[in-house]
Amino acid sequence: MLVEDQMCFALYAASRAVTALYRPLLDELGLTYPQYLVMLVLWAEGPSPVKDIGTALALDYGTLSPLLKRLQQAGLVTRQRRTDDERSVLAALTEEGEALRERARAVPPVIAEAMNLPPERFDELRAGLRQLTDSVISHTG
Amino acid sequence: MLVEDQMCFALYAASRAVTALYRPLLDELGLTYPQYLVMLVLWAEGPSPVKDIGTALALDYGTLSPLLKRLQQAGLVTRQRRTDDERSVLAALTEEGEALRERARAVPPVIAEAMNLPPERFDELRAGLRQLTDSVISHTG
DNA sequence: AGCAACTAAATTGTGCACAATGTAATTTGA
DNA sequence: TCAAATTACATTGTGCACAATTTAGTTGCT
Repeated sequence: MLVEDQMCFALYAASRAVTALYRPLLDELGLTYPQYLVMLVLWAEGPSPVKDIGTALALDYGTLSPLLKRLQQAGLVTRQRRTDDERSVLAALTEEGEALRERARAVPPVIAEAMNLPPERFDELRAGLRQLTDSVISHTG
Repeated sequence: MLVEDQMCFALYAASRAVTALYRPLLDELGLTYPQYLVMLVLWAEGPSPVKDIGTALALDYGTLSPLLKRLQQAGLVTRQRRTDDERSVLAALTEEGEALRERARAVPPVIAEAMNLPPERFDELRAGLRQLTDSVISHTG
């Protein structure tokens, strides 16, 4: 296997391994990993147009529309058209969705502990991933 | 606690960005990214039991069974039960599958160029991803 | 005013990922 | 020896990702 493929596979494998690490923790919250990312956006930003959630997570409507419907079905978010621009749908947390934030605080420490990287290695890796993402996206776009 | 600051999102975003980078190149070969990974295994290892492909890529039968059927449908691989152990299915390249290897050689240089990382940063990042994957898997398993 | 261009979402279809379940073949151990 | 456990694989169902198409609403231009 060629070196370039080793990098892409390392990335692919790491991403799936980390998602698998989250899974049992998020199961207890009734969330999938992408749903957790959407909740992170809503916890941080408050009520947000679907468009903005898509920009924050680099996900399109084909992914977000059904995902938000499932979060609504679970009673965690509401979706309503803006009155000032009826093209736009505003996603907002319900009380239950807000409340879930407290239980979700238990998640990051478990993840950080399992990653088992010294802080400087952690920052270095994250910075490398950002640079890689930026290079690749600028080459694509 | 912004989403962008978290390692998990950096990993998730990088993985999707790199897959998106491969997509137009692999489209010309008639392959998806996971199919390309399976072909890399077969090009490197020759005829392989589905089990071994799964071990190499950390993918289960639920992913590999239909994926291999599609590769077979595309005329790139054959699948046949072993005579000595009929539980096992051996995946092998057709001539067309072997021939695709030559066209696939054009892919890695384009990817490497787009990643735009100096060799030592490249190696460092790959090593970091491996360590992260190992830590996380050992914590899971 | 009126029409083209643009925008935000939703929908449809394909292909992963992965859990859970089922099945047939093989190995094991009392 | 033969029932129990194990192994390799297939299938079903859920939920992403993402391309392509469609719909409804808004803005821009003349």
